[in-house]
Amino acid sequence: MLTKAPRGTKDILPAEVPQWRFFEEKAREACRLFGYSEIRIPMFEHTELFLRGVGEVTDIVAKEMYTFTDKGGRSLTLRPEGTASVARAYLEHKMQGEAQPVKVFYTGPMFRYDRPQAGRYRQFHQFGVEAFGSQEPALDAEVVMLALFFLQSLGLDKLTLHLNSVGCPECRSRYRESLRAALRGKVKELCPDCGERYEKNPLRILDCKNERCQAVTKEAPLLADELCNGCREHFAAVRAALDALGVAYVLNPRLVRGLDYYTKTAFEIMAPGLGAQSSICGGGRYDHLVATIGGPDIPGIGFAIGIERVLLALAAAGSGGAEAAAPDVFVATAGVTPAEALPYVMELRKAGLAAEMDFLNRSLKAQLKLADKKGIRYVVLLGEAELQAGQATVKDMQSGMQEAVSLGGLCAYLAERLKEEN
RNA sequence: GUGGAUGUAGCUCAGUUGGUCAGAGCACCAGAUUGUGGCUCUGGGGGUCGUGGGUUCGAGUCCCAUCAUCCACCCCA
Repeated sequence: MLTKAPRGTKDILPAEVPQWRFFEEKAREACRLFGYSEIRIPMFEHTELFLRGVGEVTDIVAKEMYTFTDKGGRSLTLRPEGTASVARAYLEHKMQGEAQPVKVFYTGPMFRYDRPQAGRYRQFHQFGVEAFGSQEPALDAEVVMLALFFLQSLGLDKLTLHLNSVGCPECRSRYRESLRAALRGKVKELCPDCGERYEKNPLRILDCKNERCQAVTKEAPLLADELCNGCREHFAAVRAALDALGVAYVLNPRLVRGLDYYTKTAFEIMAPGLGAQSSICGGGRYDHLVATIGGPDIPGIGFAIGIERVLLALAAAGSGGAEAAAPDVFVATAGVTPAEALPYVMELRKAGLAAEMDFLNRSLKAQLKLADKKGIRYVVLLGEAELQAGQATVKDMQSGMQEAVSLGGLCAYLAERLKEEN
């Protein structure tokens, strides 16, 4: 146990960090272009925030939260998602007083007590954006575009965008009843899960994968046909905006998001190669979330992208990804101790060169092997003979050529050679 | 939370119906070249066979439990 990370968690090892940095750089760049600023929110919040914000009947809240009591007796919860926290921060810092919309993004770990599976972890990471203070359909389109623009900038194509409108509280509750009415006599034909959903959240019956359930709901009314005028117009405007941008999407009237706060626009982006976890991005509008947690009725829209899943999708797409840059120089020694070599290594570093050396008293041969394995282009050989002559031998590992350089001019010489390289 | 598969060196895997079964390749270290890498050859270190019980004269090899991973469901990123 001591030597194993807890279930559903994992180390991100040095070899994979370049890919994470690649992801984060592209995310920052996309957000800069779209005008979203970074916000850093706490890793845990008052449990109440998620109960109210995400919704008590959602699976996330009902069975997946990491909740604990701190020494002051407070009930706290490791954040299972970011939107509720950002809404809280918006309220707490009175951002309704700033120029609207307020557009922010975040990245970081989220925690859900799920059963782990490929592309699903108990501690996973999300990159998300939120925009508060506007109901403008063009903003919905911008948010969708940001997600697509970013994912494409990573090199992902073959993405599928699913789009739907889940309406507002008024038309949704009206629809909920007409759906219940339509299914009234058929509840027994549904799977056990859907039997429960019939009572608690009948909309979810629509995207049940069970074939029998799908057959039963085939003739059921669709929310898209029962939206109120406001929601219908909004949805039409969002689609028109996306059409004008030339974005391809699938209208999926059965797309129902699992969090209570969603209203109107709901969307999801899928990528191939991830098995059952094909959803890499989920988002939508949440026009009453801020009001739900006790603030003014301020609309918002956002999305969250699962970093692990995107990285898996990139690997599946054969997009090799980034590699760590090799150091510039390896200082090898012969008849000189590591302690004696270190000052010379430091000189190189002070001159801005990434310099490595051996700390295991390896033979010269082994040191060259090491330098080769690390992909280092230049080796500086410090031997007794060189030091006596006030020189070092510089070897170019690519050509095999070597040259004597005076110790005083070493940094300048190497800097020059490295500059030629690129 | 439900169902199924898997778990042998750092990695990928062999290991017959339980009796030299603790192995191979790659990786790592060293030598062949008393101060020089990438190829080749030789040698070496490393595993309580996930863990804990049980059956047996004897168990990676059978049984049970447990943990973990993977797949599907649930749900979601």
